[in-house]
Amino acid sequence: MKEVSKPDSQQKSLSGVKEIAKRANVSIATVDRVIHNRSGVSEKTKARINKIIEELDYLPNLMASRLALGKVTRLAAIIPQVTEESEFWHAPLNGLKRAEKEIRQFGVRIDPMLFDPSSRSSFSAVAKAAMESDYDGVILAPSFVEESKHVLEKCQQRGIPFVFLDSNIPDQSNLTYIGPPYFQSGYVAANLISRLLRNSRKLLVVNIATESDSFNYLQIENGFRKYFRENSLPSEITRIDIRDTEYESVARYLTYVFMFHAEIEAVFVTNSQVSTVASFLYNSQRRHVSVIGYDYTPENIRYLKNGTIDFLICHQAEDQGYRAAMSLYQHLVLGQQVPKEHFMPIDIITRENHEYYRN
Amino acid sequence: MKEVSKPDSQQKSLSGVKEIAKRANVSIATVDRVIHNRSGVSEKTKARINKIIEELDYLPNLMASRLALGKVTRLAAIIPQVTEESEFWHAPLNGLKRAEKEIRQFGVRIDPMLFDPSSRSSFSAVAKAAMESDYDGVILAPSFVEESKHVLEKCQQRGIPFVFLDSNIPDQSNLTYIGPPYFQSGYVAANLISRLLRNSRKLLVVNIATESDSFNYLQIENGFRKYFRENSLPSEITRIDIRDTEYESVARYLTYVFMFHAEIEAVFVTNSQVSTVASFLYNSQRRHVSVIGYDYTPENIRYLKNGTIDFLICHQAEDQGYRAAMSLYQHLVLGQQVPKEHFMPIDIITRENHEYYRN
DNA sequence: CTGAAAGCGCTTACAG
DNA sequence: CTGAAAGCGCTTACAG
Repeated sequence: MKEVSKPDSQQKSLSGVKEIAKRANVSIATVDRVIHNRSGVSEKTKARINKIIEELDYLPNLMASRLALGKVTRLAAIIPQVTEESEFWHAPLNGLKRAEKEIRQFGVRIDPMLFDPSSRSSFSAVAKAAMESDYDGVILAPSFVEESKHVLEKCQQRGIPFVFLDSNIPDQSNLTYIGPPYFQSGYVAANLISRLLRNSRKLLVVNIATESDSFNYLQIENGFRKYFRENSLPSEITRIDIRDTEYESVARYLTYVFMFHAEIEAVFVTNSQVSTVASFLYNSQRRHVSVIGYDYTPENIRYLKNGTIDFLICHQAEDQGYRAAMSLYQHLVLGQQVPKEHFMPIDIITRENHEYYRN
Repeated sequence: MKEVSKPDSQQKSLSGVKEIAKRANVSIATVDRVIHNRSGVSEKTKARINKIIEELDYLPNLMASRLALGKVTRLAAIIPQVTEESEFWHAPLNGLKRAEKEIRQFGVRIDPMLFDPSSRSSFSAVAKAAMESDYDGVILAPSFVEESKHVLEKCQQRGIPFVFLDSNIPDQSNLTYIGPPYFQSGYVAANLISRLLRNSRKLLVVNIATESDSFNYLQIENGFRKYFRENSLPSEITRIDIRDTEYESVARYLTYVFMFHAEIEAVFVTNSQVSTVASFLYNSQRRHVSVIGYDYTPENIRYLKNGTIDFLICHQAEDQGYRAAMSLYQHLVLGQQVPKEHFMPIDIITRENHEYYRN
């Protein structure tokens, strides 16, 4: 297998393409063609070159490649804007920015395109704008399912890869899903809440959301119920839906519920709106009621710190944004394989450990 | 402020150094000298160039720079080898490998240099070897304090930056510390265990370790005790030290302890040896005793799954290795500022959420 | 104190 | 189907 090296003026092993070119007795242009599977190379030389690439275990120098290409890869991130009720999205946006900082040296740019999460039409408008601007990759929080499918069809047609962030639409040809394992997350919530039940074993599940379609909370609730079923825990679960995030509305609903179910010991809020519920309980002197909810938002942390909220479950929101961007980078720039789903861990945050949590 | 652009043949804005050179009426070599603060430039032109750099908000192209330099940056990672009793180190090693994969395209290489964590002399030998090989940066798990100080003195003399991994030595001129906030971690452990106490409120703290100096467990215990003090919880804390990690020895000790303290309700093991204790409790049919300990090792997960261990506290061991390497990369290659300490989050792992944990 | 020129490894018109 | 040459932005001897 050892080859006899021709007496060369320079013993120094040439680098990548040059070395390959020399060994194959072709020019580096031809080598380049083979490496990138471009047409215009005879099968014979192609095979020869590929064999040498194998032998040399050649990996192209990414820096040199990007430098020569001088190409800019543009990613659109279609996610909710940060408002009082969507504080959650602060973190993924930061993650996207962190990713951009890291990969902009490779010519990757990320444009956040923010929509109003309580408005279907706003989503459509933003998505349309994104499609018109011809991005190389798309990151999408598919809050509105039908509207999302529209966008994604276009992406598919044009061969633009897209990734789902924080919420999934099954059976789409997305590059990957970056987000929580919602079902199991609800299961964890149930386990935590069951640790807090004492006497009546009555608990309340609250879903607070406006317009979005996102069925995350359904999965959460399924996981939640599964836990109680599996462990055959004698508990009474009341469940309410509130289609309004305003404090006044929520308080009205809850007052009503507690009127009829005064013995409720614990409340599970299926999303980041938990601070509104905590606020109600705090204001109405119901300090004995345990509370579990989602996400590391300033308001939630406030009520975690003052003891109203017992546990927050978090899914590393910042990292979700970061990884969504990095997945596209891996795919588009590095040409690497990306796993079809990347589930975030289910983190349990308490008053004691929240200080060191990196959301 | 607007400058009148001279009528140029090419309107195209030149890139980085060239553009600066043109504006300053010097060659790019001079610009390069200024950028890197190398000597041999008159104060006058230096000032002129610096001003232009400011104006242009110039950031050097890292890819081009590394490509031209062709330099390899070598990092030594002096950490414990992975044995049955130091399974923990599997994860940081993986993190180091992940980091290398990411930054080897910038010419960074990482050599793991593994020592036997139960042997002071092994540590010394490995550290010595590392010093002889003249690395550009050092990652160190300072299991043995005095011996570590030796190494670090040499690093300082030669201006080689070093970072502490998983355990800290205060007052050293380390670039950064990557590891858990041990004190607060003990505090969290106390909170968790207090949730598990029922009647006797007697609990046992066990430290199992062989030769290493690492005083992590002292901090952990301090945090642990602080919690009980602060919350004035009426509890009886027994504490034992076992200087041997073998199952037989541990079992002997524990048998003895439980003889005199049969009412112990919960055990807190201050490190990853918790599976040994869990094994003892499991084997001796003490399934009612709650157990808390550290780290996501296969053995620990086994006992978490079968319900013997109630909580594992983990500090993202894989990420610790990754971040240690990335800190040196940021410092040596990117010339960026690195925070003096990077504390890992205190993660609470249960039977319900362990499956999605990324250690 | 300063500059012209070659080179890092890859890519891309362009010419054949 | 193939190659020579220029260029990406930065660095580095070398010469002055």
